[in-house]
Amino acid sequence: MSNLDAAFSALADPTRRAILARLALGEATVMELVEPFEMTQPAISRHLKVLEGAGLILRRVEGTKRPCRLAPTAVAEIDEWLGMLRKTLTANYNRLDDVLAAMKTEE
Amino acid sequence: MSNLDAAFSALADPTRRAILARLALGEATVMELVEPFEMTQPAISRHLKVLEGAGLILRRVEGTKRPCRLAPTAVAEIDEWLGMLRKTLTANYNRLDDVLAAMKTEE
DNA sequence: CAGTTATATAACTAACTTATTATATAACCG
DNA sequence: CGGTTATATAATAAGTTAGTTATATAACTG
Repeated sequence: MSNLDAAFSALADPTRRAILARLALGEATVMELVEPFEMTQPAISRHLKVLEGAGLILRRVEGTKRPCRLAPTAVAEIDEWLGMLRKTLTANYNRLDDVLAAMKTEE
Repeated sequence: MSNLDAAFSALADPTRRAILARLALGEATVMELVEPFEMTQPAISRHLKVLEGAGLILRRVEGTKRPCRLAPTAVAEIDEWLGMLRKTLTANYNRLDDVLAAMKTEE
């Protein structure tokens, strides 16, 4: 599975996006991440594994705890790929602008 | 399923990303999209349905053909969500810069 | 109109995902 | 040391996905 596969597929799950949103506020342990969800600890542990595998989060070992935080390079690769689409879409918008401009001129 | 669920989950498949990349070059019919892949036409038709459902592509009817193109608003919503992470990650980078700066001062 | 082309849909299968419960491991606390 | 806390792993059930083949539909073409 490519990194992009893993990253996009990790982001496809709302629980995982919520975890990332929580981590955007700062580091959190597994139990801290379990708390806000109506879901068991093993389920969250698995989501964390998926996020880690996708390179979206990092974990430290701190005694019996495993605090998680966002991976600094997380968004870069995704952005790079989206940039390819963005470029075209912007071009399309511009073309649309041209059309609209032409219509205005014709008025 | 939220739009973001659908969008990210559509992007998680490499065939679908390849289709989007192809459409970034311009409109294409279903058979034109089938051609470069080692996959049957029904399989591609399904991928197109997923992409359409996620709001990533649009289709016209043109006689017996159904040309596809990128949806202009495709990337916007995704970007909006990623922006949330980007913000934090930038902040983290800045904090790292601070640390590095501090280390340098101590030398 | 008959045949062909473009596309969609259905039925099915294999593989993967997500959640659960039960259990293991390992560090911490008194 | 013994109990508790934090986390991971395994087994399993349910649901979803992605592909296949076979077939339907509908528009073009001679």
